[in-house]
Amino acid sequence: MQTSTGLDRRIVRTRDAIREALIDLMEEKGFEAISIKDITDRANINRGTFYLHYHDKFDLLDQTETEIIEDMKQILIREDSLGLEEYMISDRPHPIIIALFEYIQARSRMMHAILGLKANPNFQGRLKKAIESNLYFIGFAHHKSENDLLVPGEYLISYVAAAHMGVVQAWLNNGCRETPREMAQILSRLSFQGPFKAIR
Amino acid sequence: MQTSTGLDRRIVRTRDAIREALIDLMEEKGFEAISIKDITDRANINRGTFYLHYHDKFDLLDQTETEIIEDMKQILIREDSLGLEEYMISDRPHPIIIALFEYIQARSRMMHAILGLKANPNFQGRLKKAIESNLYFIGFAHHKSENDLLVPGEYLISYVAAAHMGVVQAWLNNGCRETPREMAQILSRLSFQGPFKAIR
DNA sequence: TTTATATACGACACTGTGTTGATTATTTAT
DNA sequence: ATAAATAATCAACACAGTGTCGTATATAAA
Repeated sequence: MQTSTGLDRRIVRTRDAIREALIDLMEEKGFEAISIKDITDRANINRGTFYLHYHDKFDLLDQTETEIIEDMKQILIREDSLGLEEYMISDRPHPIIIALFEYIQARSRMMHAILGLKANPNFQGRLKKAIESNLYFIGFAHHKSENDLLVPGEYLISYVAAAHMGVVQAWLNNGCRETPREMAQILSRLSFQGPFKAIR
Repeated sequence: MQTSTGLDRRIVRTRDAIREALIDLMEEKGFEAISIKDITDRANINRGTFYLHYHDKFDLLDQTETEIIEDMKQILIREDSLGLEEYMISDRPHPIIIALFEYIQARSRMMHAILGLKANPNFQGRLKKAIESNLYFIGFAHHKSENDLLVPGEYLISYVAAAHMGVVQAWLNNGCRETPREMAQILSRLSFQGPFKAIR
């Protein structure tokens, strides 16, 4: 029956190999150009074996993405957040943002493949949604009525969510040269003080 | 006799039909799921005819994207721009931004298809690059040395470019309810005053 | 009209897909 | 160590989509 770890080791090995192959190939030729045979050749498994684990390549990508999103949600919960005003006044970056950058750095190859120009835009949309709902959660434009806002809350949220994702993408493209703390610092300053204020 | 366009009318009709079909299908099932037969069925042309105009569906998308990018560059040139400081002080949106929103609205179906979640991420990257190089051009983080900046100029640019694209996407998802001027106003406030300042 | 050429049509070889049944290899549990 | 369970392999299948022909037809431009 099942072992204490839950999964047959053959399954773990195969899925790991498939995932690694997917990352490689996404960086090389982009998701759309990948065939199942590409994946199974690279992973050194039989083509039919792929279908024992995933319905098609979209299913594979989807499961991979879901795991990442879930990981990130865990980070948001673990670091018991908030204290937004403190961090707004001080020039210190928020620990949650640091933790997220650390997570991204630890899986930078995967994140670059999945967020980059050759990726499937699906994940970008899912991640942006996750960021947006978190911004709502911490009350970013929530407890204020629309009248108190200089712009519609909806666009405020979209602006910040997209901006943060853009900075993450730029960081990944640069090979993650800055530390997670430095990146969190950069994001904090840009959002708290405003991009144009960041010039002088 | 009317050769002002230089193109046989059959060619124009066919390419228009192909392009319309592409937009329809991208909204329906996403670029990746589209087959040539899907396009030619929808466009009511023979499948072979497609290959008289485009090498494959990527070529079709690429040409379409290029035209849009070129159009936008023309707008950036036409409106002889700048006067950045004026608009920074006053609460008036910049005419270039208004013109760009007007262009997007006039082709909202196409833009939504090409910028949306089911699109190919390629265009998003190209447009972001165009925005970035324009930000460099207007001296957004250019004539200042890195020491004068609160954050690396590179990330400042990425932040603003991605943020603006995110707002455009949100606007398209909402069906372009706000006017181009209103949207330009929103973007100006968010970038000049900073997203967090936009709360109170 | 005449001429040029864009499009339609059917056929071709080719690649990739998703599935199946039988066989082999490996892991887990006893 | 051994038996039972099951994951992986392999070959084969029908099917869909691709890109490219040659030839015939339709339509635009002169």
